Amino acid sequence: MTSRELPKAAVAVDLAIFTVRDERLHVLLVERGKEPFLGALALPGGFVEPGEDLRSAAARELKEETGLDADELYIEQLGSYGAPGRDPRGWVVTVAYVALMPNLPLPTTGGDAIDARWVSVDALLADPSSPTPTELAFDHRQILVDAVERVRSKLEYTTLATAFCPREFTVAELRRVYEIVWGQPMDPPNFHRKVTGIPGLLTPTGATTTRDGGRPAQLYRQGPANHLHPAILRTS
Amino acid sequence: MTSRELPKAAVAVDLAIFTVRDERLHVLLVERGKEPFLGALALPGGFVEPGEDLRSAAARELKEETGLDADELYIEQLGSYGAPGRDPRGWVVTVAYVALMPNLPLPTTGGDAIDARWVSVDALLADPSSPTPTELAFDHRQILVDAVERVRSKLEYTTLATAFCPREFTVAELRRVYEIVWGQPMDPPNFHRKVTGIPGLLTPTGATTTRDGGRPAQLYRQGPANHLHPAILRTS
DNA sequence: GCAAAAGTGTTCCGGATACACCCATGC
DNA sequence: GCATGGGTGTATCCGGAACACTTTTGC
Repeated sequence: MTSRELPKAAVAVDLAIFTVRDERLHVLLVERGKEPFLGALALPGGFVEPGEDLRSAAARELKEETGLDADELYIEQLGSYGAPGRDPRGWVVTVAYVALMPNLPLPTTGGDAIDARWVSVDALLADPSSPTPTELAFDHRQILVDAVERVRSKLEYTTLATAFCPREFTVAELRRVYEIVWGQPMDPPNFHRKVTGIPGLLTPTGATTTRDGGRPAQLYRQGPANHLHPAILRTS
Repeated sequence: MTSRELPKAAVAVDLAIFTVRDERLHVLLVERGKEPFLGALALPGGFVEPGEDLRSAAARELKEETGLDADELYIEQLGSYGAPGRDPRGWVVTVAYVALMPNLPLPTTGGDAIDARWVSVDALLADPSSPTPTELAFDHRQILVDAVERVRSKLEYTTLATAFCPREFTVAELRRVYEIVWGQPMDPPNFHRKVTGIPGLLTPTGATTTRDGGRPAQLYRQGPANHLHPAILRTS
């Protein structure tokens, strides 16, 4: 069998880039500038080039859409979506990636000026029977639902929550990430004891801050650990 | 943009089909009958047809290789692999799936007679510096490594271990699945108490068996639950 | 002083562990 | 009886949940 006999598909990557801002989990969406789904909101993404690794393609799209380098933030493969008819242009298989970043200004807003915006995940995924449910292009709603669940579950047993925090952060700021992503309050004293007791999660800087009011809080950086022992579990 | 302007790749599915037999975790491998990697062992798989869903393609390959229907066993997407050069025929992106099945005879051995065989995962993934490390075609060794880790971790918080068991099984047989997949012994009394206390995991049949010797053991079927509360955690 | 947020102490409880012990079969 | 594996009882330990309380700042 030679390769020219094989049926072939276009291969795309789509990115679900999350951040926490304004006390809500947000995802980065772009307004499509061309058909199909012209004008609709979509996950940023694009086609993979021949000779390009899937992850490299995701990193390239990330750079194009946000100006950020992939090695500056967390990125992982979510899964592939290839249902027939998911793209009216033909057979397109997309590989979805999840990326997490702190609440930074997006550098490209002054550069390539792609019309990318942060959208609240809660608002976006609220009941589809609402008066004006925001429609996403392609099957991006399903990808987003899967991506959100991936992020929520990964907070349980990995140090991923720190990817939402600035380089130096307090325990309370980390706690708010959990509360916002999971949509449930955490007991501050127990959370503090727990995360400061997980080896490798937090590296103390020695500095303190009062930016959140009240008694000065210790500032930490992300520690060397990638997994949580013990895990931080959702009660639900 | 029209679809004929897009660069295109062949899309394949590969299956890591696991079972537990002879006190070892085994994976189903086929001997390749054509180039590339003629004669080498590989995960069963094949190319996706246009208009075919990825999961359907995986189910079709499963049927072709084992004679089993996908709705008879557990199957889930593992991830996609698209590194340049991973297939010497050209640009091929593969979507890997993981499937789990009890230790059944493979129906096709009398039918299409594809040369599929069960291979011990431990032996296959043993140190690559061994005198005769079994080479797998393409990047199937990496896919297998990822698949094994997926299975191991999923046993912790899902009811997946029952997918390795026959339709009716004892608590001890379920325990042996955990011991074999994780490679660590479990305390029989505590394991028994734990799994019989997890709601929805086990449905008693009322029947007993002495097939494992000793006192008759209760026989169970898989219960309605998909997730374990509480989880069964590896100690390592 | 007062409010607010950080952080500590303490109690309670459920689940995990370790292991002694009993049960029901085949031989 | 004896061996074998199934299953129960029980004491202990550890981590999580709840919440009272102290600390340190801004105002």
